[in-house]
Amino acid sequence: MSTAAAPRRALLLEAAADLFAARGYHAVGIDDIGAAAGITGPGVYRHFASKQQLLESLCEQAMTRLLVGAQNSSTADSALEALVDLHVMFAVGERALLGVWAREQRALSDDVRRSLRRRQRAYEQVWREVVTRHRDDLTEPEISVVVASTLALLNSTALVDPRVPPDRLSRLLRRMALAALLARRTPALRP
Amino acid sequence: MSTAAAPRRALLLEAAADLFAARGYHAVGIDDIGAAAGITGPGVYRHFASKQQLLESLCEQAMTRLLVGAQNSSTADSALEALVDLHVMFAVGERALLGVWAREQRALSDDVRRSLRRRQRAYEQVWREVVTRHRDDLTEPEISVVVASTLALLNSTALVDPRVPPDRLSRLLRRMALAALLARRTPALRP
DNA sequence: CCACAATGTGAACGCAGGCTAACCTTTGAG
DNA sequence: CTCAAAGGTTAGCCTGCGTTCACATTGTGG
Repeated sequence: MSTAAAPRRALLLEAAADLFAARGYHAVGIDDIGAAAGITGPGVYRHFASKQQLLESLCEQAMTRLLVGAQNSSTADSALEALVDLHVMFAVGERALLGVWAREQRALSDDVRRSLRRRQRAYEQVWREVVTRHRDDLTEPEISVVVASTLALLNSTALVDPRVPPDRLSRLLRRMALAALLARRTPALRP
Repeated sequence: MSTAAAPRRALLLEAAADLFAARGYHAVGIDDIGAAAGITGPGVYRHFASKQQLLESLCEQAMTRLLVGAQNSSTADSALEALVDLHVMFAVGERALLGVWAREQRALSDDVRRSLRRRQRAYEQVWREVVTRHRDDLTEPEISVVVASTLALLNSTALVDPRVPPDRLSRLLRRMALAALLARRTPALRP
């Protein structure tokens, strides 16, 4: 994997991401995180001030990478495909991290969560603007629903059978996301 | 709302569903649940043996209603639309309950969770069989991914702006889900 | 060789929170 | 009228777990 001679701090972040994604923040103990990184529980406090801060670091990291990527993509020629590809790459390449970002924000303290939510709104705002270019048939709140639901579709990878090869998975998700984003009419059934 | 002179047990289930959906199982205290239903914390134990059992009841209830509905729909003429409509109705009409079912199963004890997962697989199996009729271009594991991702799309309602009117929301979700399920080719962009 | 910073350990502290105990009222059947 | 069952309340027990503390160990610059 990605371990080898990694510095302890990185090991801890990776371990925490996996555990939080699998069991949820509250169900994971400090001892579990330490053990997964090769040390005892209290040793974690040599690298992070608290369990909360570990979650913070993960969420901030995910959010920053998504936001920066989106701002670079949004000016591209086919911005919609670029946004989808960015999020798909993240969903397939960093399942645990994206899963934590999507599902464990609730466990953060109020002020950190607020700050993160603000940046998440900025991220979704980029999506909304790009989607709006393709969907003059929708009102503003409807655009919001379409974006949120599509992101939920993509974020679901953390829950999916990990045996499906990454490139197949990416293509599938990409196609489904674009179809959901651009569905102006209910598609016809042809059984 | 739906309160009035409801029996306490039902009030408790409703309160627990709302709280679990909003904050997550572990972040909700027994006192919170009791208070939301008009009694003190320990009073809850007159109606449920434990906090766990409250979560169990909610998940079982959701699972049963989905599974029964799906088995009735699967023989219908246009079974795919029936399945989508069933899940959409649930997602829009019972946001909290579906949210708990989708996101809080992890907090259950091992054996209850196993039993629930078995029934969830049965539910998804109905979906897979119906989807397979429309998608001869996909392998079996790919069908699984398509089904799981589409369900995640529909389950996302719990996170969506509740001010969007239910019928608009339903139509949007229905269209997106069908588009995602039936997307054989990447749709063309027309900006 | 000596400080001392960095990193880890086992033991213990404190507290939140699930649950139990003891007790009180209301209600309805006999 | 009685008395048991149902359903609430307050006070308190007790376990788990995040965190802190005091103490090794190790490597490094002076």
